[in-house]
Amino acid sequence: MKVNNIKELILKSAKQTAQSHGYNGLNFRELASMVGIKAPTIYHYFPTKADLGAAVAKRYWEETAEELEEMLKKFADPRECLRRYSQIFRRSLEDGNRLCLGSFMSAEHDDLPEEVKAEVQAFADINIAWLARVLAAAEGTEATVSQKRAQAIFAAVAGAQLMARSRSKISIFDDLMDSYRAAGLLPA
Amino acid sequence: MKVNNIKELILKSAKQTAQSHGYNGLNFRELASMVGIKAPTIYHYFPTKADLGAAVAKRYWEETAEELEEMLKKFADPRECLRRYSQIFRRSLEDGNRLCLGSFMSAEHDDLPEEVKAEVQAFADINIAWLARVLAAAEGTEATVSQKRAQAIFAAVAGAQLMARSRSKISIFDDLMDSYRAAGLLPA
DNA sequence: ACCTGAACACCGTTCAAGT
DNA sequence: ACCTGAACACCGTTCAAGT
Repeated sequence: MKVNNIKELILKSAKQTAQSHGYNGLNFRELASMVGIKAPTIYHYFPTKADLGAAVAKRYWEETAEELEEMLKKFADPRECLRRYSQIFRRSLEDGNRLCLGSFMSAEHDDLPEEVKAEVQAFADINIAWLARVLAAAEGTEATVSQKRAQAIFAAVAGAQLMARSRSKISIFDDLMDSYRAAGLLPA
Repeated sequence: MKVNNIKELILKSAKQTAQSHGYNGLNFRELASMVGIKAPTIYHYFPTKADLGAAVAKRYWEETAEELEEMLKKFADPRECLRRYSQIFRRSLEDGNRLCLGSFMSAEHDDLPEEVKAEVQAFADINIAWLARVLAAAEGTEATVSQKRAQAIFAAVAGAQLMARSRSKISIFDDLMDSYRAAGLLPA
C-alpha cells in the first residue's frame, strides 16, 4: 500500500505537528529532521507549504470519513455510533493533548491559503453529514432538522475538546459530554 | 485615565492582532508599525513577548468581566442576560471575523508561556462563573448543577464561534444558537 | 527520480548605545 | 525614561549540483 515511504512519513509528521502547533507552527526544517531528510527534499514531494497543508488536511478528513463509515458498518445502533463519535475527539486529547486539525485550522483561518481552507471545510462537511445521517436514524427526524442538529453537535464537541485541551484535562471533555447529554443536545 | 498612551496603543493593537492571528501570529515589527514606533521599543514596555501576551490576555478577561457585570446591573431578567451573552461572541465575528482570544490561545496551548496560560484559564473561569450565576437565577438550579451547565454553554458557544469564523459567515453562529436553544442547551 | 549544501530575502527578537 | 540601529538566529524557498 505504501507507494512512497518518505512522502508517507512527511504527511504523518506534518499531521502530528499541525494538531499541536497548527499550520503556522509547521516548519520545513523541523519536519525534515523528524523524517530524517533535509528541508529542501520536502519540496520534491510538495511544491509549496500550501500544497503540504492542503494534502495533510485532505488526508485528515479522508481518514475520518473512512473511520466513520467503518463505524456505521460495525454498529447497527445509531446511539452507539454517536457515543463513539465523541471518542474520536477524545482520542486526540489522549494522544499528547492534540487538537482536531479542523479546529486548529479554523482558528488560523486568516492565515490559511485558499486550498487549505477548502479542505478544512470538507472536514466539517463530512462530519456534519455523517452526524445528520445517524441522528435521522436514531430519532427519525427530518433531513433538514437533523442537519441543523448535526451542526450543533459538531460545533459543541469541537468546543469541548478545545476547552479540555486548554487545561490538559481529559475529564473536562467527559464532563462536557455528560452535560450535553443532560441538557438534551446529545441523545441520552 | 490613560497614564501611558503608547502602552495603551500597543495593548489595543496586540489584542486585535491576537484575535485574528493568535499569540504565535503576534509580531513585534508589524505591531510597532501599527503604533508608529520601532519594534525594539515595545520591549521597553513589555520585557518579553510572554509579558505582552499575558498582559493582553489579562486585560481581555478583565474587560469581559466588567462588561458582564454591567449587564447584570442593566438587565434584571436572567434570560435577557443569557441572550446578550452570546452577542459578545457574535460581535467579535462582526468585527473582522475575529475569534475569542481565549479560544485562539486555547488552540495554541502547547506554544504558550505559563503566565499566558494562566490568564487564558482566568478568562474561562470568569465566563463560567457568571453563566452559573445567571443560570441559577433563571432556572433556580443548584450551584453545582448550574456550574456544569455553564461550562457546557461556554464550550458550545466558543465552538459555534470557531465554526462560523471558519466559513466567514455570521449566520452560522446565529443558526447554532437557535439549535442550542432547540436542543435544550440554552434556555428558550 | 531523488536528495542536499549553500544562499537569498525575510522576520522575531535581543542588546548595546543613543537621547 | 524612552527609543533605535545593528546584529543574531531562524524560516520558507530556490537553485545548482550531486547520485
